[in-house]
Amino acid sequence: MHLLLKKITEKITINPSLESKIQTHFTRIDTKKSEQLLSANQTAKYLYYIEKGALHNYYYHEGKQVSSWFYLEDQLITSWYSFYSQEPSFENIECLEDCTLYRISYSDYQLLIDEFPAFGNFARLLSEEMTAVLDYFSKSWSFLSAKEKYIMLDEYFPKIELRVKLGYIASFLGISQETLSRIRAGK
Amino acid sequence: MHLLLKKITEKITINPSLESKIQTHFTRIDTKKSEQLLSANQTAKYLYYIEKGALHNYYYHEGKQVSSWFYLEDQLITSWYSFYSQEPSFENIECLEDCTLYRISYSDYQLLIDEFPAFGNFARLLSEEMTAVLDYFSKSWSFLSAKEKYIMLDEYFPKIELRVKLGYIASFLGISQETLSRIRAGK
DNA sequence: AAGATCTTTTGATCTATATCAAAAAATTAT
DNA sequence: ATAATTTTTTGATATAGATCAAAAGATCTT
Repeated sequence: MHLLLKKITEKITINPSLESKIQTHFTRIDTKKSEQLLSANQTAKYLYYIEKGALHNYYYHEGKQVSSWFYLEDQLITSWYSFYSQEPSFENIECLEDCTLYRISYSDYQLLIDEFPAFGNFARLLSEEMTAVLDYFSKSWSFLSAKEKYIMLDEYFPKIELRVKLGYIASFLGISQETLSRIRAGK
Repeated sequence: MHLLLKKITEKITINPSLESKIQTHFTRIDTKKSEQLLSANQTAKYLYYIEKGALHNYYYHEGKQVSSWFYLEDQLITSWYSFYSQEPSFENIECLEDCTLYRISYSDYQLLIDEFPAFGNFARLLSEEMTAVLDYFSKSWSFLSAKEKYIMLDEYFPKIELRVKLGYIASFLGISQETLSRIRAGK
């Protein structure tokens, strides 16, 4: 919980009353590798803070799993489209390792926003940051070759190759597993 | 100005005092086709509301212009990455037609957010909507063929083919102009 | 209206990466 | 440890879409 509070105070100042409400509304959950936190067609009910572990969201394309993003320690994860719009998600959220998470429900999130302008600012800054990341990412990656994408990977997800299997990374990069294998072999 | 106020009241309730501040801080500008509102390496100072006209943001890749998004009537446009982070932009903003715009500066935007919680909510909902659009878009487009992308275009930018030249659309879709020409000819 | 310039189309060829198939290596279970 | 399963690598072949070049069609300019 301490790390989550620290994460929030990077963006806003928290008074004691808000701090205690955050402690009430975020609840800790411990998960095992390959546990699924959200399935496609469900509406994302929770926003999660990752204290420990790694997760990804993925969807199916022609029967195959495609990783759409990886999330590591000290990050917030949900299906952004679904959480913000409260429409059914097109993607799944899955733990890639055993995780320690803190989650808040959509309704409690709205409650904190209504009650604490500072928390509203946190929520705004969080989605502004997400917009900026997605904006920058989608534009800077679209013209890269398979090899260039692989080289860029570490800037977004440090050491991810050591934590998740090749097929997930290849699907994230939008290339086949065989091509990624050949790139790694330097061919 | 009436249409801008209507746009904002889709998301929040405006009291008279906020209304008058919005009228003060958004200023009308009329631009000509091919006028440039932002250049790469500048930091985005303004957020624009489009009352009339069409714009795009674009960047250069290997010497060629690449459109990264199109914006039409009743939408808000800026370089999201740059406006939110106040870091230099990697893209340009250009008018594709003569436009009627209303713009607010970054500092006035922050001022309205600080002074009016309702406006803070507007700003939050706007970036949540941008996050949702970018999230959904980047995932749903990445595995489409050139032809499928062209078919999807109209859902995002109705009738855009009638308003901007082929090369811009091809660059947005990430395909060559020749390929798009062949797709249109049904080959 | 004629010429100049810009935009789109068509044809021929090339290439990065996909796909299919099978071997090798690594991991997990008994 | 050995077998079973999963993951990664390697080889051979196919293909969507790129690139290059030039013709055709539009749109501006004087």
